[in-house]
Amino acid sequence: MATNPITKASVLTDIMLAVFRVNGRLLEKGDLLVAPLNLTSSRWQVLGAVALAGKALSAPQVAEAMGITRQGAQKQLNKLEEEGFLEMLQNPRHERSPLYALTAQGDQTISATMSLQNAWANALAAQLPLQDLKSTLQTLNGIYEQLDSPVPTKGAKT
Amino acid sequence: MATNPITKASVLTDIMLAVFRVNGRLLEKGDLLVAPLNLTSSRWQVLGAVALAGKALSAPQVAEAMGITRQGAQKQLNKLEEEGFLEMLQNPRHERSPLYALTAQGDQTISATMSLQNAWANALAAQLPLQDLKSTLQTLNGIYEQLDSPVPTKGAKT
DNA sequence: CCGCTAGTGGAAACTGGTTGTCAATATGTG
DNA sequence: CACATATTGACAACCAGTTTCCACTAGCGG
Repeated sequence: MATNPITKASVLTDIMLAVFRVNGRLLEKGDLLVAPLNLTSSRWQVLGAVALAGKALSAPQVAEAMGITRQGAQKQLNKLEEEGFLEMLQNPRHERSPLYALTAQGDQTISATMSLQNAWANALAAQLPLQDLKSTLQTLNGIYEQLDSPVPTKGAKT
Repeated sequence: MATNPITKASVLTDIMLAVFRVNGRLLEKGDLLVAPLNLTSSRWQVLGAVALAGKALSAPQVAEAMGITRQGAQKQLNKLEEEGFLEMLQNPRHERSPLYALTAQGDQTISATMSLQNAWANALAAQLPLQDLKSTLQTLNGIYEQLDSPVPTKGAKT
């Protein structure tokens, strides 16, 4: 540590750890944010996926949109339906596979989350320069892409 | 949306989503990385905490170091001990609370993870400019701090 | 029309984390 | 020393997600 060469790898490793911490904190704060609406972060995310689609979705479509498994999405959908945020519509394409649509309560709730989220993001972003945020977003996306395709030059050489 | 004002809040929201995605991918790839060593990402993290400390730790100390709850850490410690990566030492300070130390196998395994992690980070970071990585780390840490203290105008003491 | 395959939901077991409770051990204060 | 309080481990229930298996449905090719 005395001679401290700050390598790209070491900074990236620190970024990884920072991502873990920020991720955890984000979920934690997100839970608090929507708790008054009787939601959790994950239920919020499912509801948001349906709202964003602007139409009724089947369970596999929600899973696809969220990047989780079909069964994981199904669990949340079942609960959300039970609690009145979503309603099941007959699916003309598949009789055993209903479509999930926002109820009036669901619609109202998702609107509320949006204004909460907006206020939250504004408060958080206030202290941070726009340019930093932009470049961070870009770098994170770059990292994500690298993670997606980690073997560009398998046996190939320079 | 026609006139597209890129606000700080909107960029920050995108960063949040990026953090979620990167976090997921990181865990996924991390699992793959250490699977040959009979570890998972979380077990790796626990083992790493003990290794980093350089001495035997109690369960609450591990939890503290990892930022998870005492019980969560305990679960992993029990498994790690069962599988021979850690051994329990008598704690002179507390007779019911053992200290966990790396076994030879544990030490060997954590060394292996380090070289794997290093190679991985090097490969990932190769495509990314050092300056971008540095500023991203700094911004993420800034966001983390903002998340930690969302009410800066509160206690101006200490 | 029949049968095969792909898509779909449900249930169960598992991972990794949380909270809560309880009992036992440490610690500090009178 | 004695007692109140804080740590700690064990256990159980729960949340959020995964994988796996089973059964039913849709759709396509013979």
